[in-house]
Amino acid sequence: MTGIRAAARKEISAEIKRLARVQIASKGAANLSLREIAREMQMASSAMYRYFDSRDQLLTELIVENYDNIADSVEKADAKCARDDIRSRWMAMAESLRTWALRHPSDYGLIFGTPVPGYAAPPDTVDPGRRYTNVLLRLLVDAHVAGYVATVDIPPAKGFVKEYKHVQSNLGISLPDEMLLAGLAAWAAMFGAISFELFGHVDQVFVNPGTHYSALAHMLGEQLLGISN
Amino acid sequence: MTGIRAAARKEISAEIKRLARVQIASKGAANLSLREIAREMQMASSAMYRYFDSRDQLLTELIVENYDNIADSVEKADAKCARDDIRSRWMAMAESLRTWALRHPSDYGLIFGTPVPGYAAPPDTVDPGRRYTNVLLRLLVDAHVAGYVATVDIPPAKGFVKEYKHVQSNLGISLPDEMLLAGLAAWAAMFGAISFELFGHVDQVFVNPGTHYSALAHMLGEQLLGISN
DNA sequence: TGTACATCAGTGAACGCGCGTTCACTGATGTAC
DNA sequence: TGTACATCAGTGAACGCGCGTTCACTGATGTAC
Repeated sequence: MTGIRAAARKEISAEIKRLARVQIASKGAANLSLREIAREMQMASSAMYRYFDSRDQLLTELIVENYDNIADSVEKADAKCARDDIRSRWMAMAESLRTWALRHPSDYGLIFGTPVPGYAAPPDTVDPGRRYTNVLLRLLVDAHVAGYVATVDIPPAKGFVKEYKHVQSNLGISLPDEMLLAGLAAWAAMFGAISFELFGHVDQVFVNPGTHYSALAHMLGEQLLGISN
Repeated sequence: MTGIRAAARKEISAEIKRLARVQIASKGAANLSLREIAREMQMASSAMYRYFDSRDQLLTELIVENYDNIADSVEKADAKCARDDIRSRWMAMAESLRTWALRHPSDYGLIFGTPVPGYAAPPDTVDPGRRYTNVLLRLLVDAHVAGYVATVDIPPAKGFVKEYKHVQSNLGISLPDEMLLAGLAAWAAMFGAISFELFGHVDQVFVNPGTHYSALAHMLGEQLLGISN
């Protein structure tokens, strides 16, 4: 039976991470302290090194988990809708983003706020960091295939077409420039709105930020799916 | 002559702030250290307290300066355009935001990133924090007065009209809901795009983020100023 | 099933650092008469 | 213009903390025969 140790290991790792999240929420990722976690767990500080190679590795694992959690949340919201009901899928995705962020504000901050100083995100964080964007990309592709055309203006700028060819190949998709621009704009608007709200920049502006956010999401959806053939 | 001391005071204060910015850029605001600044200036750490009451007060002054700087930059860009050339003003403002952010990435991070843990922004930071938004608000009002109508969809939601009445009174302006929604959406999209770029979330997406950003700004402007009477 | 050995969790001391802030003090600059 | 006094910049020691990481070690769990 290898179970007892393995189970204990999992439990203790989880508890370390839990306490780390509490600490990050109250004092910020930059002040995450292994010694303080150890103190709270009534263990020697050196014991932490049986579970994580270093403070940075703990941070990395938390970041990866956060990316996974937000992706799970967005995917679940999307999956609840009929595949061909693009508008509902859009709204579900938009709302799930904000809901997740409000429920886990410091987790959101850890991945979308100022990068932790001196911490270089290792390559392990890149793939999980893509998962949540794939939900949007799939939605855009489905919308395009279903005949929707985004109602936005393509700029007359020189480099634009070329740049957007790069973007498509980088993202591994093929879409009309209008749809791509509208999608990226909507993406930026939602995260911008959520960051403003979470980081306290609109406290004196909105009474119910959620009402504004829903209106924003609705508007972005209409713009994305404006014309359907 | 009271000049010598006063001049020295100004110079030394400025040098402290300069070194503080360098430190924040390399190690993050959370790790800003008065002792390290003192070391670099070859002074006793206690001497810092002749210039700033505390570490937090230094941070506050930096934040206020950043808000002032970004406001100066945006106001200057706006002022270069003919008052009635709303489209140019919009583009100038949009570009100046990103330009400032790219030139002062850590200054941007200090005000728009994750709030510094344990640091409660004092009321002094509220007014300077409003100045840069006023440039946008003035632009929206001018556009409305000039007869522009934003081409966005107002949502059918219940609370929306009421919420937007609050927003107008909070911001001290009077605008059609379409214009307000389009303006807030554009604002969120620009800061979202800039944060994504600065915080490293689109490194694998764009080749020239500036090309995308300009296209985005153009599109947002068209949406904001879509119909003119 | 029982024993010998290897693996692993956890300890506690140590290394070599760091920090913000206070306080009594010195000596130079500035001010009032 | 010269002197007496007040203001202020800067010092250095101290208080009371904090940190990540390493290392040799103990004792329990797990594994192979």
